[in-house]
Amino acid sequence: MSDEFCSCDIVHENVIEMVRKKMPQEEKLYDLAELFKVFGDTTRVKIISALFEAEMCVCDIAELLHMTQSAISHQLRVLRQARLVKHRKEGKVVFYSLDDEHIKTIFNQGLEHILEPRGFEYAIS
Amino acid sequence: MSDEFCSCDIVHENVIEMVRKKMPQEEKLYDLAELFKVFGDTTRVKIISALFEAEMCVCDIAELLHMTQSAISHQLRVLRQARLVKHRKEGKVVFYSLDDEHIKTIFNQGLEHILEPRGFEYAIS
DNA sequence: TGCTCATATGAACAATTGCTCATATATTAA
DNA sequence: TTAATATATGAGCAATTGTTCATATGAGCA
Repeated sequence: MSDEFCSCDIVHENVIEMVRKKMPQEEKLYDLAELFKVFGDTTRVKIISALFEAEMCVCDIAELLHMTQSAISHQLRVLRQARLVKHRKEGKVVFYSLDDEHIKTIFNQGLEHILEPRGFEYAIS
Repeated sequence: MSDEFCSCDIVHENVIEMVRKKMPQEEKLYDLAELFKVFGDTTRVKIISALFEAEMCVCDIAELLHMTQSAISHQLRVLRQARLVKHRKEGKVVFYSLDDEHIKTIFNQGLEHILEPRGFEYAIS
């Protein structure tokens, strides 16, 4: 109980210790959150969703999403840094495509969660 | 080409149209981003990761993560609203546990992406 | 009833983020 | 080289977000 992070008395020490031992390293969980943060933006989700269908150049994506070339370019940078997309240069044009097999699974599972029938018990009892 | 969202001339109309037809509805992509936004925070990732191992009360989670009861409670609310955790009341104590089969798959795929060997081509060409 | 404990929640503040605007870089063509 | 085009990028700003602090709710107990 040592340090006081909680005003409560009922701390199940055994559970806490067991969980602490089994949990992944802090660094990995941080990286995982960073990855999901990349997926957590509508524009980036749309870009990824588009690249599932075809390789596209920056200009095409901008036109498709009715957004600025600059805005798209900035977001593509984020996706590149997360190693989620790769690029191919052809003259002045840069074509982007997906660079990871896991994205599809993650997206599909996410969509399945969304499509699940909603219960009626939202609030806490 | 109609509206100008991009200063470029080289727009591959056929690709854009094909992709536009195949992409999921805008609303679903929005919801998907909202879901990933929930995963995109270290504290919430840690909470979920802990709940993979055992059902826990608010106080235990706070102690485990060395964080305030208030901070944990706020984040649990976000997880509840996303229908990712469920709760069970036992007297004054509220126990939380995971409420979705897809989370595990999403997490595992995310971890696999992170563990992939990194290439050395970060910057653009 | 009144007290205590476990949890929930509202307000406020600092930090982060996505877009815009202006500009830089790189490639092709004249 | 100069001009034009496709993309990248830095600064700045508005909007969002996670935490803290104070307080509310609600259940068990004296």
